[in-house]
Amino acid sequence: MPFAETKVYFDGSHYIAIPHTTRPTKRRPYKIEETITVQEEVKDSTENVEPSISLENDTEDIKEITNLEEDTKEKVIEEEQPKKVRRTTKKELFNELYRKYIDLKKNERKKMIVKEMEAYFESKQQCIDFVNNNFERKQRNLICRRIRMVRKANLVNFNYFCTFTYDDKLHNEHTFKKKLKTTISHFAVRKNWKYMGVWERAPETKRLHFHGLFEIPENAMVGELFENSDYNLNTHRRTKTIQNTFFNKKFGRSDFEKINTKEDLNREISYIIKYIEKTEEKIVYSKGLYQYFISDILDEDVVSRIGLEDKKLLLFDDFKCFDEGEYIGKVSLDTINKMRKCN
DNA sequence: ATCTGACTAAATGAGTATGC
DNA sequence: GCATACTCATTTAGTCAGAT
Repeated sequence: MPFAETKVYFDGSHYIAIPHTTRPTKRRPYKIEETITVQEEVKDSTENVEPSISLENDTEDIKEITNLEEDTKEKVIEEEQPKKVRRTTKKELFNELYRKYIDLKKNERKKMIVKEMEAYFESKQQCIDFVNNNFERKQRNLICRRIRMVRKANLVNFNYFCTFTYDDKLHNEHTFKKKLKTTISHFAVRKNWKYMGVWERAPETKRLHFHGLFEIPENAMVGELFENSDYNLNTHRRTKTIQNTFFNKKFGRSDFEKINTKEDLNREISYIIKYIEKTEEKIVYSKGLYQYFISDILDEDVVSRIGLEDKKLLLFDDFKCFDEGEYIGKVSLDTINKMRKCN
């Protein structure tokens, strides 16, 4: 077999195989982060309540940190002020500030972070370098997440774009999030649903909801879908939506929009990408989403060599899939389902 | 049904190399 | 100087068994 056990992904229009390689260079061990001591303005009881989403406390937090900044200089390294002080690392502090100033333009954001972190460095230049490096790190990480998400999305067959939110009579934000998470992850295991999505807040109401792409296999739907005619307050029009009895009953409100075309899907994918880029929220993935499937590839199925140093193989649209030399079939979603997967 | 804690799969993060 | 892609390390978060 010319190319055994390649990793194959779909870029939206072509299949691309990556023959196995090993890393030529040695890795350096991760460096251990030096801890620093940060002065904390009194108690921060809000922090434990909802750690993942805390956009609305911004103004308060800014105040806290600016207070902190005035008198940090003398206690950069050693602490001993039981309550008001916490130990952290420069990187963690950077991450907090990076999130805090998420709405600023890049340069403004850098400036503010440098301003607030300068005290922990020997010179301003060192701080600037640190901040620049960490911006690069954040950017790289974001790109990684984006690529992974697109590859995963391209290897499944999403058929619904769903939105779930809750009724106050049934849930609070916390129970809603928790329950929905377990519900859909159960469906992933028990009914083979696949999904990827994000937690968001409606801009006006701040109400938490979940937006996601779902692959719901035939006969694996729960409840009943029904058409609902609604008056939309934003557009001042009656809009028809498809809702689901199971989710409505359990959470309050659901919306099942059928994905019919590739364009629909691409629009939704780029929506989610934009959203994670803007907010740094994480993507919620179901189990069973992979970036690659593993197949042996024949010479005759390779169109050309592409990518960095021509390491990747561009494949014909109907190339043949082999698992450990055993022919599985020409590529199709069906065939892919039978192949081994990896990330 | 819900919790707890050990286990582990999968996601994110990091380091490096390269391209445009 | 930013964007991309690859591999591998670390962290996070599902999962499952057992107890209540």
